[in-house]
Amino acid sequence: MSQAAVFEIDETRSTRDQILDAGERLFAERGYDGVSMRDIVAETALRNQASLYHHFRNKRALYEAVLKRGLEQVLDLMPERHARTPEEIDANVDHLVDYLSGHPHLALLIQRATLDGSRTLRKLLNGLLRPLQAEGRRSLAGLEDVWEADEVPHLAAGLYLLTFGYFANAGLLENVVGKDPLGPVAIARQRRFLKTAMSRLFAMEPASEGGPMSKRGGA
Amino acid sequence: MSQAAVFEIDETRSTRDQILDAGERLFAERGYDGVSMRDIVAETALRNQASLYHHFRNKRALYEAVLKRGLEQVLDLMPERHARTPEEIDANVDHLVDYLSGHPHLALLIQRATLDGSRTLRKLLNGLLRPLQAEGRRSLAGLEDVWEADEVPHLAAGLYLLTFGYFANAGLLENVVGKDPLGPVAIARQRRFLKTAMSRLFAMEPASEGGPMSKRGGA
Amino acid sequence: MSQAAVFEIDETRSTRDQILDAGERLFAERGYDGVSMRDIVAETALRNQASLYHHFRNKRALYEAVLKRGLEQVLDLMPERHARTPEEIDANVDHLVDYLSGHPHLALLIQRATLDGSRTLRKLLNGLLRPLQAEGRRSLAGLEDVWEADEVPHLAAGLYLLTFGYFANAGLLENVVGKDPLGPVAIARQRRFLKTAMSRLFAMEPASEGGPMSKRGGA
Amino acid sequence: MSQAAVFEIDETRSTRDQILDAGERLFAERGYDGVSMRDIVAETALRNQASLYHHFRNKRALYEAVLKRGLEQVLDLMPERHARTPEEIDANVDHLVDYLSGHPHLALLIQRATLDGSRTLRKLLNGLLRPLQAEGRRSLAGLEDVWEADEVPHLAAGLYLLTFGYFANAGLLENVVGKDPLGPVAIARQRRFLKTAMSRLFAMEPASEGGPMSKRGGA
DNA sequence: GATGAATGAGGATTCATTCAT
DNA sequence: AATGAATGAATCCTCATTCAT
Repeated sequence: MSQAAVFEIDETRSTRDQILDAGERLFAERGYDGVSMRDIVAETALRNQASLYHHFRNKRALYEAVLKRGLEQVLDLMPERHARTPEEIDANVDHLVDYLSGHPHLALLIQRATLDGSRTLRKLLNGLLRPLQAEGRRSLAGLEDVWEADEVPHLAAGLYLLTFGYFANAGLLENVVGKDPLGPVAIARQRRFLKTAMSRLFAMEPASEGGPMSKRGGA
Repeated sequence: MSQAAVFEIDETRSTRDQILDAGERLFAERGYDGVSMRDIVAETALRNQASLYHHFRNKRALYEAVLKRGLEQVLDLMPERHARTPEEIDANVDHLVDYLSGHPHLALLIQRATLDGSRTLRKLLNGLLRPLQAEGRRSLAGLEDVWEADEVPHLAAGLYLLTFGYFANAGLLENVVGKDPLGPVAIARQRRFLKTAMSRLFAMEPASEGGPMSKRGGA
Repeated sequence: MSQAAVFEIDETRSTRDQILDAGERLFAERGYDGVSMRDIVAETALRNQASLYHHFRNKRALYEAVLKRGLEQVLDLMPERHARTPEEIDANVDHLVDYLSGHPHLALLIQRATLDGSRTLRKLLNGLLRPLQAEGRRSLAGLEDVWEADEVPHLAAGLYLLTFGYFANAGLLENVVGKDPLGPVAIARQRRFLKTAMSRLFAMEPASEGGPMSKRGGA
Repeated sequence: MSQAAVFEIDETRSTRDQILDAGERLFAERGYDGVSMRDIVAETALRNQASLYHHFRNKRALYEAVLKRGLEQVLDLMPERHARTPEEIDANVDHLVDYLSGHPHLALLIQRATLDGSRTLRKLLNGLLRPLQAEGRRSLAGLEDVWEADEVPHLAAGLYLLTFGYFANAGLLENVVGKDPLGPVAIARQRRFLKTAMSRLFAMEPASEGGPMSKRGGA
């Protein structure tokens, strides 16, 4: 999609990392069942499938290592606390969009794992969510006069979908959003859209940013 | 995931429909590469893989027929014109949520096709989008003082993600949203969330619906 | 090879003949195992494989009917008695070459059956050979001072190979004999070659035919 | 046909050679489409079809390797220069007949490839023929007062048919030539026949060889 | 006669994995 | 740590044939 079909194998990376890199790219593009061990070896300096098994117990273990590495990147991305000002929202959005547009496989990989109901994903997410949830209840507290308490998880899911969904679905969005949804122009638009959308969902005034500000601001 | 593993084969349906039904369920659950022709036959009154090929040229053709049928259901679901009042928004949301929660494979199937960059999906969507876009530009006209013109496609994508994404990702949302994201309680909450979210994104007052109304309505 | 890949189905012929025609062409080109019932139906006005079984018990029976029909044509071709004069040789050669070049499948079909050790071929040939052999021994009698008696069957085989082999191997002979081994020029040359070769093998003076006659006639 | 159905697997040969040997035998006997990968494995020390693919990319590649190896043997067989004396003819005939009767698959394999219009065969033959043709034109020069120049390729084809055809068609010749066309008696007769035939076609006196010499030598 | 549908067996090929070197 | 070879199970699909209409 947004990746050149032919790419260089970076032989300076450790074999293990080469495998993980290849796996990330391929699993993201084609899903677990769409990738064979042979495919992975082919994008590696290795010449034999048997060699893979020196680094990972089996295909599943390799996949989960890929997924784990991907999720850890994403978790590091998460804002530590709920944004309270428009400027904080914008900063969070910028951070996420910057990273995801620079790592186009990531959103895909995770989206696929989600659809597959990956246990790994769930476990990893649980470990991640439990602390977040405690903090989350507090941090989303500022929203109490905007959202009902029981809607907050749905809002959280919605924010995730809005942010990651754009990148995961970039392939299709060509038709909707214009030529290259991962090109700088479309990314800038999406960034703008996200900021406005979030400020609306949080019922804040958006941080001024050049747009026809006067128009903004609700009914 | 959300389907019982054991289910009845409805022998009253035409063979072709039995195949399409089985395909829809399986492709949605496991993706194209995760489903074998054997799997599909097994959920059919047929006793032999060869029989499949009497109805569909090959696996791909079967998949595309499944996808086409699924997409046509979704297209019929689409509101004919842009909602102009909070009541219209709510009606649209109800319509979508009713249908999707009653057809849990649908969102998954389409989401998977999206990730795979399915040509079929793209073609079908193009045929669908072209008329919608003309109408869309007009119908979204009321939004001109809420969103910039070039943001409108991103908004459209966002609305799609919010609506379909919930169902497509239901498997994962267990962790976030509570025990059964497709149970009536969670669905009702999601419905409420969507209505509020949309009215906010469209910068309208939400239709009154029993919620703590006074709280709602901007910073 | 020398047949257009696309050809018309002659719907005026009886269904049975259509099948035999298609079978002859296909079995000649690809051999028994290389042709499927489906292939045959496709070159017929029929639309269903099941229909074939109304005309022939099974694939083998169809093949043998094709082979039988082909062999009967060939048998009719055989000179009734051994040529005794150069003119008779030439007439026999002309007759054979005329027919075979007009029916390019025939030699191929029979050659294939030979290689397969077809029982049918053998049976048919036996029925054919027994009378011929009696007559043959007499008719070849004139050769007694040219060939040993026990060599005569080898000579007969050789004559068959020279005559039919050219047509059966036409595909390859392109490389040896020039552009189109079944075109009029090459056929004329082959005709000339055969006449000379036979007269030499029978140790006769060739019938004069324009060639640099004076040269001819042995060491 | 001419091979015992049960035979020993020579486990001392390399796996690759075992496969090639089995392929040669089977492809010669039944043709490309008549042989399955399973059949080939069965005549090998291998226990699994998958193992074949470690040695050959696919069935076609295996077949072509078999054919190539076979053709190379045949090419090595070809006399280096045109025979100029009866003794040379006889030596060439003996050489060919010795080899072909010792390798009964070879003629069959090549004959089948010819009928199939095998590209591989054509390519290999081209590479082989080009040098031969240059040399050929010179070496056949002695024939100039026996054959017209444009007949020489047809003569060459004819000699090939006479020589190889006997072995390729051995199965059928039972009916014509006597019980076992590959047995020593019939082979000796064919050898004698070929020598005489060739000397006649080349318009030479045959080398004396015990036959009723006085009889020989033209009308 | 002709056809659509069904079927068991078998076609080539690929899968993830293991083992000896 | 890496590789070539091997393997059982599974992949998609085609085969010839049959049966009810």
